[in-house]
Amino acid sequence: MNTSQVEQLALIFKALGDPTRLRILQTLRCCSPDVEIDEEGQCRPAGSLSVGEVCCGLDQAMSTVSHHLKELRIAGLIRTEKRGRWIYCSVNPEALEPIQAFLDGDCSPVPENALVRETAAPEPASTSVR
Amino acid sequence: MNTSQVEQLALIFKALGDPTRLRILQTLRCCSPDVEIDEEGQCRPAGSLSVGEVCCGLDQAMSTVSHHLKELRIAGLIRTEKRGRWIYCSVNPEALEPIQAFLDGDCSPVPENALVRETAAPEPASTSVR
DNA sequence: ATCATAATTCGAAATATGCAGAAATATCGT
DNA sequence: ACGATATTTCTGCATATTTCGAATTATGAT
Repeated sequence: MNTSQVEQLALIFKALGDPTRLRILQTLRCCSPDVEIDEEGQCRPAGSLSVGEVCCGLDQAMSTVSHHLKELRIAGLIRTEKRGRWIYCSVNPEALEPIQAFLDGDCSPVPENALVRETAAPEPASTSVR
Repeated sequence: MNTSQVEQLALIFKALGDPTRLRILQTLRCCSPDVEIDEEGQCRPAGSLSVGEVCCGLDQAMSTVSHHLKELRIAGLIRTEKRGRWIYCSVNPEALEPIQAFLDGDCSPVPENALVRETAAPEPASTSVR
């Protein structure tokens, strides 16, 4: 992982590193209707909730929820689509791929300037990855 | 996921949500020798690096690295073991399990007070999870 | 006992974050 | 055009975070 990849991944993790945002995501994943037309004939993207719907599942001001949704959008974790007066949010499943790659142990080129020390401390054994 | 589970997960994500900490983890995962004895006869836990070794792979003050290691330790992402003058750090693979569970879509009981609204906005279709 | 080294803790400065209320913007229905 | 509704943006404030250097603690070597 090069520097910008690390920073990109850190951004995703940071977006997930807040209980409110995590709850928003869970709400979107678990409470979104998977049909496009509800009983009032309203049309919405499949698997999405409006900002207000997300909001009423959480005890927080709408301005706060809106702020967190923006963070999630910037991190690429959700997508939004405006339909008339409502903005519908849905999870972007692709955004979780870098996390999976990280979990699966992406041990490529190694960070900045690896392990090169001039003084002190025992050198790691020569079998180390470098 | 109940409230405390969400908060626990958020803590882990928050710990991962910093480029420096991510680099530390990658250093530990990729640069730790897997043998216990190095060429100088020094003994260390398998798959570990001393704080100084971690530090010299990153352009940051040791006090900073120490601080981040503490955060990672609190989040359960790494373990540390003191041997003489050195403290050896290694990744705790179990800590990543909750993340995997999250990725695999743990859609249990749903957050706080789900989707119960009194006014406004189209109700989600009746097929929704509730 | 003294010294050098490894690491943590402390203190301070700069910056970022979470939150909510008020104002602004956009859209729909009448 | 007007009022109601959905959402964002702005503003202010309290709190948290990142970072470093200096002081401190712990250990091993001489």
